[in-house]
Amino acid sequence: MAILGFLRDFPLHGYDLKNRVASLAGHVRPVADGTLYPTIKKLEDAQCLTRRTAPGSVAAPRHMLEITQTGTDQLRRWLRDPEPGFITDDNKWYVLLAFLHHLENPREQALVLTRRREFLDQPAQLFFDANGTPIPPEQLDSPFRKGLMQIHRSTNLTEIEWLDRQVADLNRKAGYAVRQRSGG
Amino acid sequence: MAILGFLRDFPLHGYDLKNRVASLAGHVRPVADGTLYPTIKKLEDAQCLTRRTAPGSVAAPRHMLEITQTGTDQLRRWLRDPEPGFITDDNKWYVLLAFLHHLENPREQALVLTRRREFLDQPAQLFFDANGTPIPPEQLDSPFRKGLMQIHRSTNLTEIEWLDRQVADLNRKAGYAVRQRSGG
DNA sequence: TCAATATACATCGATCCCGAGGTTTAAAAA
DNA sequence: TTTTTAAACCTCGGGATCGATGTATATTGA
Repeated sequence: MAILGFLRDFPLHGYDLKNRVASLAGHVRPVADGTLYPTIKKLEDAQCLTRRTAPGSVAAPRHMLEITQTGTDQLRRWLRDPEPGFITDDNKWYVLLAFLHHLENPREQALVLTRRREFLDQPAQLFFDANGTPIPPEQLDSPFRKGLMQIHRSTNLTEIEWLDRQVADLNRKAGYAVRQRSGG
Repeated sequence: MAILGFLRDFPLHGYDLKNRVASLAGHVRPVADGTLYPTIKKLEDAQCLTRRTAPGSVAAPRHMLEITQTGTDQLRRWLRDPEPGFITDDNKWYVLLAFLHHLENPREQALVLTRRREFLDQPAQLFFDANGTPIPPEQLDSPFRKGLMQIHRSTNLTEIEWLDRQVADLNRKAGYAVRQRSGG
């Protein structure tokens, strides 16, 4: 998703792509060569991108990659109907968010944000005693577990507030677009 | 790490472990059977845990798992000197944090928190233009990328504050322990 | 009585991903 | 001039993980 998402902005070569993905997921981990290049090849085989060789600006020749219509469609499908992991895994979610603007319909964007919003609404029960009863944060012995739950709650609230503002914005935009189309 | 970490609290059977790991990493993804059971077997082969069959409370018999001294040592090694991914990947970091109290030396705990603190100090450059120049958040076109960077900054600050408080606490504790031992 | 459900464990093939190694090219440094 | 460094790409082996599938057992409910 990140490959097609970045290529949607402008054509890039593999090495550049690698650095951008690593920076985006920077606080996660860089992507390995052994992951990136086979994935590029797979996307090429699937006609999601085209490749043309260009002289390297400083060294070896590079393969400039360009997204195709098929690739754009694929990207939009991934964004419009993301797999569960992209909603529930913070790392994946942030990657999705970085390219959500490529889904051009504000109503569709709002739908994705709403899925995340609903997920964040679920109360987080992280730790349980020997009987399986959830332990509330203030009863935890470990200060690290306490902090973990505090941080989790606080960052969730921050994101929820942002999500609500965005969804409201997008709905206004979608409503406005409808009124425009229907001549209102 | 999560398996041994949970078993360090009290003995558990595989099914229970599965649910606890899924809840801990709840906002990430549940662990698959095909991952959990082979891992348990590997840990058993490595003498990190022992297994004894007990009648199932409601259904099929269960294998109660208990951590061994070898397992405890292994867990502590992982916690004391975590692989880079455990510092830089939020998901992994939170798992580590959930078990850091099993590293009983406050000085060692503080060292791990400091590694995370140093990592969070690095300024996050997430997006670049076609030339490779970093784009500041206020110049981003996509509201989603803007929000991404805002949320990232805000949650980082929250965690940094907490880390600083903890490290200060732990250092006081460590200092106190030294004074105790030296009869001061 | 029979099916459905939840508990509890296990295996297997496919796939994902990493990391190590290796190649080519051009610029910079020695 | 030779070596080193950095850009740029690629492959291969192996380990981690998933998802599908299968087994056994006890409870619930139709």
